Amino acid sequence: MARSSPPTSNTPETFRGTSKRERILRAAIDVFAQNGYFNAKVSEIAKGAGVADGTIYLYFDGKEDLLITIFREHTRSFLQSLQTQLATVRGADERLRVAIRHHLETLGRDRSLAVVSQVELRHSLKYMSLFSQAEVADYLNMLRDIVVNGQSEGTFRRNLHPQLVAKAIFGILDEMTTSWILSEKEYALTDQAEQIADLVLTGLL
Amino acid sequence: MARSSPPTSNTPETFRGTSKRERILRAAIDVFAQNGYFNAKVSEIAKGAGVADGTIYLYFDGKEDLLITIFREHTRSFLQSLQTQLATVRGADERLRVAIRHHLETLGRDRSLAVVSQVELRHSLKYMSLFSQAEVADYLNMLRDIVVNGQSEGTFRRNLHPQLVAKAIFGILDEMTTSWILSEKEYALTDQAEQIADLVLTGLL
Amino acid sequence: MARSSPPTSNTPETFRGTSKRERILRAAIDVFAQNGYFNAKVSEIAKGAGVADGTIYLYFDGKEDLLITIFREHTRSFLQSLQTQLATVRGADERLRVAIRHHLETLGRDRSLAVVSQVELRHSLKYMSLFSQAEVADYLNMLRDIVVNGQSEGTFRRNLHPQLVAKAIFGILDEMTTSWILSEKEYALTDQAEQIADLVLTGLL
Amino acid sequence: MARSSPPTSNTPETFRGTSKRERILRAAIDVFAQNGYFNAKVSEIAKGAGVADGTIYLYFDGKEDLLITIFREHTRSFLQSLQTQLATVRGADERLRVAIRHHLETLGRDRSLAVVSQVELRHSLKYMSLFSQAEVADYLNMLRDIVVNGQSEGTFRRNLHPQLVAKAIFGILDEMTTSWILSEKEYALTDQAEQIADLVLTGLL
DNA sequence: GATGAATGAGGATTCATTCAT
DNA sequence: AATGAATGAATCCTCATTCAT
Repeated sequence: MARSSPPTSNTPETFRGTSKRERILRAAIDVFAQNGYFNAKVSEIAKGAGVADGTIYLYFDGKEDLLITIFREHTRSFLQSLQTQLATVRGADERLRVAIRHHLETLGRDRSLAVVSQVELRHSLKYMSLFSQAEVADYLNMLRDIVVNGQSEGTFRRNLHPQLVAKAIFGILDEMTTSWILSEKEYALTDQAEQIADLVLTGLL
Repeated sequence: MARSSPPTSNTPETFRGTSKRERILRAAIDVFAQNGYFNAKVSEIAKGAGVADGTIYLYFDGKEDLLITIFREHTRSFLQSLQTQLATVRGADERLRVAIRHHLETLGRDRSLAVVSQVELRHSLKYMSLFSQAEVADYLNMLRDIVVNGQSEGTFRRNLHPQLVAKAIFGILDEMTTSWILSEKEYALTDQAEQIADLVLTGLL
Repeated sequence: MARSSPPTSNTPETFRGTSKRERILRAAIDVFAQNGYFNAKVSEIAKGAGVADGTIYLYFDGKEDLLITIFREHTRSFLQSLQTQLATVRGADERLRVAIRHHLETLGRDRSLAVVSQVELRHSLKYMSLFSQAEVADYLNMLRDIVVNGQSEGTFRRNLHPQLVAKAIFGILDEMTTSWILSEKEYALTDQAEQIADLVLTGLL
Repeated sequence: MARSSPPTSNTPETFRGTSKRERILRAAIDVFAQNGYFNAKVSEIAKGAGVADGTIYLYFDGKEDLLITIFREHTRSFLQSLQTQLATVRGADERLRVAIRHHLETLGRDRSLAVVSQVELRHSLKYMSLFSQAEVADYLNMLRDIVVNGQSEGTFRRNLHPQLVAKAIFGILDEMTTSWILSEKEYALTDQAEQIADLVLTGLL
């Protein structure tokens, strides 16, 4: 059932330089962000991608598969680039700053994607479970590892539960992103990276 | 249009000791939590409340009104009890602890309600905007005021933006709640209150 | 089943001087005329009559019975007054003028009633059959008798089928009434009586 | 919004030699005539047309659009054929006979269509207004013009208001048609054409 | 007689998905 | 591979009617 991969085609269909599959995913992100997953019509996505309704089913298993694929692919690429960036940095506190910045930069770059990520992917318990068990867990583990390492190397206090700290950081970043999406003011999400890192590292006192 | 009030009736209908209106709301919370808002059937809610389908429309304007009402009433009561509790406490750090504890206790008490709050109420941008502008904004303001006061009285550092700190705290609590809902392990949400307060107040370093 | 008669009551309930039964019928005429039979709500009629919804069912068998009763009672009274008027007149042509005038006067006096008569009573074949077999048939017979008498007494030509002439006259009056209802101009329906009589009696040539 | 046109298809779908659109309209006429507009179920129409329920919505905007389309298309074609026939005839009286015959022939040919035309299209003031302002007005104008011409050429008396005569003729034809629909006897509607023309032209005297 | 809260049957419409071309 | 016409399941809500008070 779960397909989410292109039909064998070496004819790189182009439409502003992207493959049909890409165009469909992009259109899905935009339509989901615009109308919400449940109110999004497959035919709208097809129109946005410049393909026939039926064509979507050659590349994806259906509406739900679109949402899952969007999530999977973006999270995967997010985690990879995060890993790459972390590999170049020493020191738990600096690594934390990098992670924070990376989160805000990535989501702050594409509002529609952020909307899908912050809103649409969370429309049901089923979805949240699904995601929190896989990719999100990986992300939380990466954050937790930073904390664990910080504690080992003596940079961070040892009396905080690393898993809890990881969730806390994720929660902060998540809320900042959601708040940014909902804000009527235009501002760069990344600008908050330093204050957040400062708060997490030093605390209020 | 928005009704959300009972037909004039002073016959306190009972069914496990609650009015029809209460029973409908309770059933709605459970069904929304179980199936998600979009997949919840009004007829299921009616069955759960032990009333006819049409009866729901005597008390509410429709499915959407149920969701909105659940949110409104619970947030209102949440904010009131928070205010009451804060009134008895001096010291910004202690007030913060109270707020954190109150948040976790309230949501940790009723899993279905927490699911509705964490998941169903966020199923679309429209909803999130709606809510974040009203009651949620009030809540954030209360948190922010604690920070502002803490800074005035010298308890808290002055180089953190209070609004950002408020959002960060909300984000942490929010994530803890969501994580608790999704967890397969059984644990008391409140147990995390101290660690969270500790992190926020003292930081990682 | 078919009730359409008041519950035994000698307490002449008053509301602007009319009995509950009258008020309900009047409200029904107005609401039917305003919204059409199918879109008319029984609760609207009740409100218009100043009674509770359920009260209507003490006097009538239901929504349909209201419509039927309106028709029956008004047609009956119409036919009676027509008979009374005809009794005083001699000469087929003069009797015809009287009938024409009476039709236009009666309907031209109460627009809501006219709307119910011209529009709502004709919303289905079933209704039209029902009515055309009873009261409407009586009316057509009265018109036909005028023609027959006119032919017997030598006033009218004999080579026209009386039944057809009766229907034709009815058709003309009916169309004039409908046209009057739909007209945006304000004019007295009765004003057309002479022209109509002239046309029917003398013809176009 | 108002669609009433086929999805682009040049595959002339056949089912007893007619397109889907035609079959739907035909089924609608029959079902409306059988049960009345309000009691007609869209699913019945679909079944009658041999298509799925949803297919109707590819060709029409809904139940109401079906009724309107039936009216529009049949009236249009009626008016065109009338015009064609009138073009070949001289003399106001003869033209009038042609119009009368055409009206009765057209409706007398298809009982279901006549039922829809005489009954269902008149189920509410709104509809009657709608129709009486457009196509019906055109028809009345054609009849009026015949009268006006007859008066100009000296064939018809000048002391009758042409508009009133037009309405009267329409009323007669309308009533004859309704009466024919409701009649339990089988007879050809057209057979009454001569008597009607005779009455209108010569009058009763 | 009067009330009006409660009932629950009933149906138009949408839209994800299929499949013949 | 691509199309898009066709499908038909699925559900919210209305409102005539009932009946306990």
